[in-house]
Amino acid sequence: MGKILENKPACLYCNARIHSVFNVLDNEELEDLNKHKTCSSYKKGQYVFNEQGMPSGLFCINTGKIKLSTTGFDGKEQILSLAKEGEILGYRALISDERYYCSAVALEDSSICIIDKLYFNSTIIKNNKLLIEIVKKVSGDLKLAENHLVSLSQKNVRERLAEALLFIKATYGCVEDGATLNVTLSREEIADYVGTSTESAIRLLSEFNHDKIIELIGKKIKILNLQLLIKTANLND
Amino acid sequence: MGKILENKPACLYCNARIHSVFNVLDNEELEDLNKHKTCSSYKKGQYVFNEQGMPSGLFCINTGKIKLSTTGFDGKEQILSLAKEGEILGYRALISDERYYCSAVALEDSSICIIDKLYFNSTIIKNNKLLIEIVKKVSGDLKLAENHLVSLSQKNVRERLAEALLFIKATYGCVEDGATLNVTLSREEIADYVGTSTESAIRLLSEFNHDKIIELIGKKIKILNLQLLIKTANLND
DNA sequence: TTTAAAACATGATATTGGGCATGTTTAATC
DNA sequence: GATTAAACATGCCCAATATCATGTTTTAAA
Repeated sequence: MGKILENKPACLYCNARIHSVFNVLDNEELEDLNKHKTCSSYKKGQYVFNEQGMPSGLFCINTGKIKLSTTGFDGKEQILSLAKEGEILGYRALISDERYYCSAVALEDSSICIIDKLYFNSTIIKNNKLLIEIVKKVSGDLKLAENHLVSLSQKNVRERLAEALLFIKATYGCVEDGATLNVTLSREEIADYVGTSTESAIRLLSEFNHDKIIELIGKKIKILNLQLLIKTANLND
Repeated sequence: MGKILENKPACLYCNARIHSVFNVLDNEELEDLNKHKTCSSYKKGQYVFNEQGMPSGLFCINTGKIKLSTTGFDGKEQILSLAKEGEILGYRALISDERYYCSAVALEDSSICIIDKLYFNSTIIKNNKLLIEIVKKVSGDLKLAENHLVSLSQKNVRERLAEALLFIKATYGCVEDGATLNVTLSREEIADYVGTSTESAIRLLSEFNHDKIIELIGKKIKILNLQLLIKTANLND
């Protein structure tokens, strides 16, 4: 469990809201939403929820970065998706009243709002505009999953790794230099997204480094040649 | 385009409805839905819609079987999902007003209802109960896609092929003998779901045949030893 | 019925990438 | 600061599987 914050951020003034499903709510609805939530902080590495658990509420990332993963076969982890500020988590399990479909772990210290389950089931679910946004959100997630699936099925590890770096850049962006990825992931985590062994991920990152496609600065990854990275990823659309 | 049927089946008396999202509608709503649809027949191999196209309506399978696939890299096909009677198709593109996310092709002669786009956007989308069913439907599809993704990422071809046969059985069931899969897929189509080469799919199906796990009767596949097939698939949940 | 074209089958070969081993660097803990 | 553990790095080997080649069977078309 995260540590509950005394001064929770107000939905009405939340910066993350603009890119979230809650952007369709009016001020009155936002005030109401605000009344039915708490906000907790999570340390890097901490679980927000676990795929064994039943949903207790709707999570919405206020600040921070979360990885969504599932435990596959022989306990091997598969990273399914990366989430950022404004994104809602755990809504599928909540709506279907099932166990979480995956686990959510903080990639850095994060603060996350938890919207009351009863409020969700009695009010949010009745709001048509919001529900349409949720359908769009799931649809988008499904499209991403399908793209990921096709890559895993048809591309080699080198292409998938390049694609993963582009995905990370697209999700979390870069720091001020406009080239260094704005997140710290271990080689193992990258491998768990790419669907390869940690050794292969390390090996290929080294190769990209030698080929001047990227520069490895400790755990930070700087994209030196974006065009070449895109070419290496062999994207077709 | 499919051939429009003169006597379209009535939603109110549709057998497929029980397992569809439309089961939450009352009789009046069903009558209304019925007024805003047409029904067309599609021959085996015919496209229902193509991933290049913009959505013209909401498809709902009345009878028949449909494969949902996407063209990956170097034109290689990836089968994403298999759909049966009662399932709706093309709803994501419709809601997000984007091109279809995948292509739909008839696996056998099928009849499919097409619900008017305007009616969908003006009426269906306003029906909260129905919208919740749609969220559940997308969530379920996403869960299936994620499971498929993890298998592609972590399992070997033999395990994935066994899993594919179990998936086909779970989707379309068996004929009267309770063992022969109730659909005809080419080896290439199976390979395109499993994410392997056609040769490997053929080879492994032959192996399963020799090992008495299945029996190959022309294009029909009969499951002889379900327990062994489940074991071969190496399922963990 | 003949012919052509798919689909299926199987062997031989090449390649990718996983797994192991071993060493080095970085980070965490006392 | 010393000690330990985790993460990173790289070489070697081998199994899994893709690709190529060739032949057979089935299906579709003329």
